[in-house]
Amino acid sequence: MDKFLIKKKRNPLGLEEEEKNGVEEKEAIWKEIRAEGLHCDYRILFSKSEADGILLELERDIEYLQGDLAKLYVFGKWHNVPRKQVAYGDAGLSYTYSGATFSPKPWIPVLQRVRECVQAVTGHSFNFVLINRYKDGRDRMGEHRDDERELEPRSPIASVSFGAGRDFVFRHCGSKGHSTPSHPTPVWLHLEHGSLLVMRFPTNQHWRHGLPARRGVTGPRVNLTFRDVRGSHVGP
DNA sequence: TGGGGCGCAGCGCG
DNA sequence: GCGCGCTGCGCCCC
Repeated sequence: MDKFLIKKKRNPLGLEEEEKNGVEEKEAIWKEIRAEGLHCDYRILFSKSEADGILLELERDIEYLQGDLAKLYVFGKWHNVPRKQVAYGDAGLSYTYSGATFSPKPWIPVLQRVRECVQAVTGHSFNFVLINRYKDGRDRMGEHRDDERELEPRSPIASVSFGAGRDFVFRHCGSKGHSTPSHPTPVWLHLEHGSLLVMRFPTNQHWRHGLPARRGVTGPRVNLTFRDVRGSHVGP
């Protein structure tokens, strides 16, 4: 499935005019992001007006976790996460990290629509979406790897962004603490309003990713990361 | 013009 | 997947 995509290079300036609904495979404009063990693809998925509309719906309809459910256990301490989070997905699934377990809320129309677009352009199915809302440039996410034990083996993760553009970094796991010339340098991206980033196997095995603070960013960003979570225990 | 101060950002650590 | 502290750098102002 990793070879599903038809990749075409084009002038990004013509993108909004050429794409009617953002899901035409033949119109796809993918930017390939490659390094040692890093395999990602990036594109604009929604035009500005489409993305504006989706962001409004997300801001209106998404209900984020509050109180203890929004805390995280890291290095022996509980912290409030520096952003808002919630998960939606198929009934019976769950996803855990750093002491926080996400039981998904049922799908709502706006998330179903975005999921269908993502599935159409990637050729992969997703049963779960983790939503992070960064109210401004002070909200952030530290660098981490996603726990692939809870994901379908070798399945990609699709990250869709709405609102303020933010920098995003991949850093090779071996590059912390014991940097040597052989360790790959960090890979920086800018995730734009209406964009899709597909993180493919084996990226998550050797690279951490994070969203650093950016003081100059004043607007909110809502990010949807679609995953295929293992559901072997699902059922009545 | 340049030096110092300040704020932001990168990175290591627990 | 956090927060803190150290450090370096770039920008701004006098």
